[in-house]
Amino acid sequence: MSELLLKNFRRHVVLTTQEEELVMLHFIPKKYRRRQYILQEGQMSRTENFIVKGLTRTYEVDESGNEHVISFGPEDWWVGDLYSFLSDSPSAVNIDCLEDTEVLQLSKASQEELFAKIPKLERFFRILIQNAYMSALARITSTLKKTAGDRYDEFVHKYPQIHQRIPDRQIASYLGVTAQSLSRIRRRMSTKA
Amino acid sequence: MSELLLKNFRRHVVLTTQEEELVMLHFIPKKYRRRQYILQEGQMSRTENFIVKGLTRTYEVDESGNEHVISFGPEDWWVGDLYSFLSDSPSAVNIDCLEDTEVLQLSKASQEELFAKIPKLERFFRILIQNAYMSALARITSTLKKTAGDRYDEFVHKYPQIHQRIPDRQIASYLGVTAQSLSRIRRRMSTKA
DNA sequence: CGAAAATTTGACATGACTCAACTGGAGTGG
DNA sequence: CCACTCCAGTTGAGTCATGTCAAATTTTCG
Repeated sequence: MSELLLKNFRRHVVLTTQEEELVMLHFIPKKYRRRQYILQEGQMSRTENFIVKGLTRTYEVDESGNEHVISFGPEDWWVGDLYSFLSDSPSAVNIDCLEDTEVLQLSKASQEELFAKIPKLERFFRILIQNAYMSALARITSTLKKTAGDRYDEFVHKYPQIHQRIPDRQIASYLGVTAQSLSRIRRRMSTKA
Repeated sequence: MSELLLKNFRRHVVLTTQEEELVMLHFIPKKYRRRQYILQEGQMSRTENFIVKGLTRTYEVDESGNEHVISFGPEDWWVGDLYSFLSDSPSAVNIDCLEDTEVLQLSKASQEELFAKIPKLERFFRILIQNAYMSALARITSTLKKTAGDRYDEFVHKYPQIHQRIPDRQIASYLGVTAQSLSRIRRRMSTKA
């Protein structure tokens, strides 16, 4: 369980055994069922959430009521609404579970306490945001440069294990096209490629 | 000149006069002409660039040779290719100037020296990236939720001073549509709104 | 001024969306 | 085991928006 989280930390920072124990004390394990919300629009995002098991989906709803998937969160990923978390303002996003999901939650107070006691953790979270930022930029340029079909391919090859667990309609939403369009795109690609 | 940079720092961090002087010593002023490149695809991005005056444009070129604008950089903004800067790999982006532009450049070595001498600067750059990340996320959701016309409106209202200085064809590229489409969108909007 | 770039417009093809119906599989309850 | 429902996925037909190619016009820049 918690070993996965420690491994995640060790990617960017070296912690002593005592420090690791202190870190773990601040994370609260929580279980969610398939279809259950971790965060709903209008709520405050008061925790950073590390996914131990399962799969989440972060999405927003537009004026017409259509859902738009912002990201997926499989095991070993961090999910949450950073904007709401940092600014203490109500979130505009929903996070729900595509599978039964287990998370480890870190509250803001805990995070600040950990920063005070183990300063190198600030570095860890900085790198986390840095990587998230570069992913976001890569997604923007991918949207500008590539067709929906190419981006579907990209998604499948980038997350080979995960895409099988996500219904195509959710991937379509993530790519910014309708499920019907993606279905037709897939058919065209399977005949040509 | 440098006062603008200090003001930029003061938004997120408090520096003593001595610290401010030390910081300024590490920034190298540089001037570029309109149409001149600050960074070209394939080069290493070895500096963080603070724009003192002028306007830059960061873009990538796809396989068909089409340019796709990733971002604009007016006065008081930071531009560069973070990925190349951090990973010491050749950049995929081009940065050129839409106007004669003056920048203050911070090399990686200088940045690290400053981090060592003034640790709170790490905090400053973390916040910079945090904000950039949230902007990138906002752009992604905007692309998913809104039409090109709405995003044009959004752009114009978000950057009222700047959009007048940017040719519409560049804004079209930033929005992910052709210049012709944006022209038609604008016409439709001016008659309806 | 003269050249280059930006914008607009037209005509046409293409691609995506919408609405709707149908298929097939997973899960449920009798 | 079967009938039923629910949901994801597919397919069809029609509509609309956008891209492409091309040309005319206006603006900007050297």
